[in-house]
Amino acid sequence: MHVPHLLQQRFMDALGEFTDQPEQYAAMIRATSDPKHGDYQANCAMPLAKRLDSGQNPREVAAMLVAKLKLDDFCEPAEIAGPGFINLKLNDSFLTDSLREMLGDDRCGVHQVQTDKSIVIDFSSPNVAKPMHVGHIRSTVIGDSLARTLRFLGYPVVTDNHLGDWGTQFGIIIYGYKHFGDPEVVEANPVTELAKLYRIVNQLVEYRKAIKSLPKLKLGIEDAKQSVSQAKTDAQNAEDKQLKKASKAVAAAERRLIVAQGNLTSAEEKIATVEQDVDLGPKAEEHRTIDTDVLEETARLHRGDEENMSLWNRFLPHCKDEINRMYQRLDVQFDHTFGESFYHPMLSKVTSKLEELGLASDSDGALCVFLPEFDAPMIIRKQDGAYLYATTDLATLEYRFTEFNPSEILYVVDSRQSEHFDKLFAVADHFGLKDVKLVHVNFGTVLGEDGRPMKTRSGSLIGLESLLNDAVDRAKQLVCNPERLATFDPPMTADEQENIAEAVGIGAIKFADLSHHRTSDYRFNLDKMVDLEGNTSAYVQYSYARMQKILQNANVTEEQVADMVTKHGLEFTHAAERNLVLQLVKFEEALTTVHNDYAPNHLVDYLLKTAKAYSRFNQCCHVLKAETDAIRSTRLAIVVHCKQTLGKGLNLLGIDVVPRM
RNA sequence: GCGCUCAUAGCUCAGCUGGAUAGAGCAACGGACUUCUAAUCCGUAGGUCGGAGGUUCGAAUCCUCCUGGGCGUGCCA
Repeated sequence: MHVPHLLQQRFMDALGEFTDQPEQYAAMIRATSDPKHGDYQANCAMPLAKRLDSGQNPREVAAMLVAKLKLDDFCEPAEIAGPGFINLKLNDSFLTDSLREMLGDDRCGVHQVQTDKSIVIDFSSPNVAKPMHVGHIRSTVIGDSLARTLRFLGYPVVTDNHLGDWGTQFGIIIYGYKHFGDPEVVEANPVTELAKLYRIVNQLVEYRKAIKSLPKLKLGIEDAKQSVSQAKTDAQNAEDKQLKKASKAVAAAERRLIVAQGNLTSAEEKIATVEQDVDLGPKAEEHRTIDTDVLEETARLHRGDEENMSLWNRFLPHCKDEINRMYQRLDVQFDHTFGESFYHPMLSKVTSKLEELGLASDSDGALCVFLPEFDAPMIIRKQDGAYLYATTDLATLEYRFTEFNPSEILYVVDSRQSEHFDKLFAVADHFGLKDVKLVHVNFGTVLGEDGRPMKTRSGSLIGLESLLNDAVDRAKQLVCNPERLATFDPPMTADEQENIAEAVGIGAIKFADLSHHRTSDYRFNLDKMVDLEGNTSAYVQYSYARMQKILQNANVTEEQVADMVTKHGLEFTHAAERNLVLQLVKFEEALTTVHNDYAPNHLVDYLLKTAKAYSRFNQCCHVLKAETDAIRSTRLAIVVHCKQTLGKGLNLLGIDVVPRM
């Protein structure tokens, strides 16, 4: 059920006489912003009047158009308002018919797209062997939601977790295993032990990097200090007009100084932490070239070194186990988890093909693709012969193109990589990979409450698992407090409580993330997310539970409700009923908008609006005490279908519902 | 330096290919519980949409410039 499409078809028929581009004008149909203007509005009369150049004003054009329109089978007579808006209101009978049709439909009235072409979605893509952190939330949650939504719309969706399983982090683990590892301990408890080795070596590498960066950081501070004093001198000499500008420059310079000092402090802290540690201190002393040695272990792996390959083969499954635990908890699945290593054998073919095509050329010993629209080239082979992620991405792209017959390939990746994708897509174009829509579904950064990228006090990224635990704990505190629990009959078991806390806690994090437009940065505030009031998942989940309870109290099955509707009919007796049904009819619109913008926040918005419309309905339209059978069955039908829609909508966001809370 | 991106209510954020009086939540204030769970609902107050021009019948939305953030910028991913 997509009312704008329905209206557009009718407008197309009527517009034929006025223009040879009826699609363009028919597309100008919107839901109204204010119910007093009806349900939908067509805004095409104004631009059309201008285009016709016949001297008629927009209202006259609107009137002529309305005269041609055939809408009386599902709309009230159209009204012309303001400068030439055509306001449309759906018949009540159309809405009740729609409700009847959608009742008990597990597609909630949403059309199924018919296509053989797939949509490939590349998302999550963490580096294995590193613990997952807050930065992985967005790609995982947005990608999963898009996959669920597009699949529900009917597209064959192929999800691929492009794991970082071939990079430096394996050099780190291999180095750690060789120098600090105890084979027996690792064998007994691989997941935690490998994570421990990663942490130790990574800390030592960071330590070396910090030491090396000190001179530069100190220099940076001197520079910053100089700019501050320069700016201050300028400010003193400035005329009145320039004074404001000059004092701003002082403030800016001072901010830069603070940042530079912060960088130095954190480097010094890193160094001090290692040196003061009884275990790490001596290790740091012993492994003075660890930063380059780690890279050498990685290079050895890439060259096919037997020992490193066998270690890699041994470690990889354990690393995957670790991240799979997280996916299980988040309820995220992938069709494929090829990972970078899968493409390793194809890389030399990619580079030679690019050379043959004359796209790649040597520059300072590196193989580069120069693109006219970019300053910097895309480097596909380093001086030392190693390949880069650009090379892997090209191989991946070619593989997906030939293997999956895609109409679209979506990359759910951080905005910071947009230049990389711009280049990648440009090269793909030259490479002959046309007829596929390549989209960088970029997203912003998760910020802490201070507006800075979210970090722990020590400067490291916050672990994903602890974040989830915190959210679930908080959800449990709020949802399962003794005062509330006392009101439930039968009482909640410990299992049920755990279940609810998990659904509400994890749901809160996903919902909060998805509620922001993906391209914006947002501030992570656990208290607000898990709060039971406001625009939260709990609000929607709670609405669902309330509906469930009504059906339980009514003691009817959904099939019985359908029978009641057949027997007693449907009739609206309250504005809240009509509003809610109208809102429910718009489900497909919300989903297609998600597809058009690759932005799940439209679905979130839809669910909040729907839950709100339900709360209003719930306030003034008592179901069980309804005066007549017709009213009662209408309201029961609304409850059944609203429950179905909210449940489905949350499911498409990857969020669970619970029968009561 | 160059490139990308952002700036909307006290706070956190929406605002769909330009459309009617710019919305929601939180916070503030005032109401509504003999309840199908008040984890709710209704109302009030709160905005020169960073600034200045331009295009248009019409601009938060498109273009230019300015201011101020964030990010990226040849061998990491």
